[in-house]
Amino acid sequence: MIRITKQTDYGIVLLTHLAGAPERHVNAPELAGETHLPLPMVSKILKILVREGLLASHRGVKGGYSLSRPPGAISMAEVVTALEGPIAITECIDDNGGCEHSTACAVRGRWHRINTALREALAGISLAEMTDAPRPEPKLVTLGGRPALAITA
Amino acid sequence: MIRITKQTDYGIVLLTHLAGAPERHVNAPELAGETHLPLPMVSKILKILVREGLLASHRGVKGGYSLSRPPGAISMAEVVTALEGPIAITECIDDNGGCEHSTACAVRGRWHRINTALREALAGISLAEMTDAPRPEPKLVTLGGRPALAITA
DNA sequence: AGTATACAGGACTGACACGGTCCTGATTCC
DNA sequence: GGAATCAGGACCGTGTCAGTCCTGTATACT
Ligand code: FES
Ligand code: FES
Repeated sequence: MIRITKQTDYGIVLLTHLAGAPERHVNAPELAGETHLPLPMVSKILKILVREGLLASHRGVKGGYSLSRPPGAISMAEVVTALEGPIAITECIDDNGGCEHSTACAVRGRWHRINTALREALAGISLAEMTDAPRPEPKLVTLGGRPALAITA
Repeated sequence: MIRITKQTDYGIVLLTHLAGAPERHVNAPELAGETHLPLPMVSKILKILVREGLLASHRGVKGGYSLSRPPGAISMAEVVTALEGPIAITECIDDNGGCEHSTACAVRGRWHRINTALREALAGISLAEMTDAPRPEPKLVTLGGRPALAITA
């Protein structure tokens, strides 16, 4: 199914929620309550996001978390990378020789086209864009038509 | 890591291999040998691809598999869909109400932007493009630059 | 100073999907 | 008729993921 993990899913929900009211310190239980996500999971994810530099934390009483940067300056690619590691749909990251089949593989090196396509897709969406909900969903289902994507390489 | 399953990985290798010499009937053991993949897995995957209409099979002695269409007319999106089901990076396919958190979820409906971006990326690459290796890899690593992807909706 | 609050960083566990194997039919060519 | 080959399952071990919990450390308030 090419799924992201629930960690990442939750992480994005949390970040999106925080993006709605930046400059506000929120603690873990509060955040869990507002997003209806299990507290331990929320806590775990927040710690990761702090370590990866996407969130700033403040300890002690009245402590909490807040975005380390404005929502517009955080891309989905960063978020996913922080929570899942390098963005690559296949085993063979890049065109290095880390793959066991490398010598005999027909698609060797071809894959990163798809990988970069995905990377760029994620890099093109900022956290802010996940929050603002002005447009009323202009019927965007267009699968099957000519792809609007120009893969440079 | 946002990985595709090995099934799909193998499947693409197999299809790519077949695309190299279309109009040729190849049987499973032969194909497994040429791609250096485990035979039972190859067999399993080939069956799926036949059922999904991407391959044509021919039984009996001198039987085998061949592409059902020219390589240029098969997109990666089809292949992945055949082997993994609907292409969606998240649980909540489309904007239906199939999600448990739907009512309280901040990113509700936002996700399919990313989903469609991925879909279009995969739809834009044909099987033929995975095979022909004329260009010598024009240094395509450009992550970090302005995304070249225009998400229409 | 002392205490309550909240983050930091792990270790730990059950459930489940995935990778891989194998067996029993159906179909075609020689 | 017999051999080769595909068709369609059932089956199982393993690894990863979702989720929990425990111990330590830093901060604010009294
Ligand atoms: S499977 Fe790794 S190089 Fe092809
Ligand atoms: S998690 Fe399903 S709608 Fe948001």
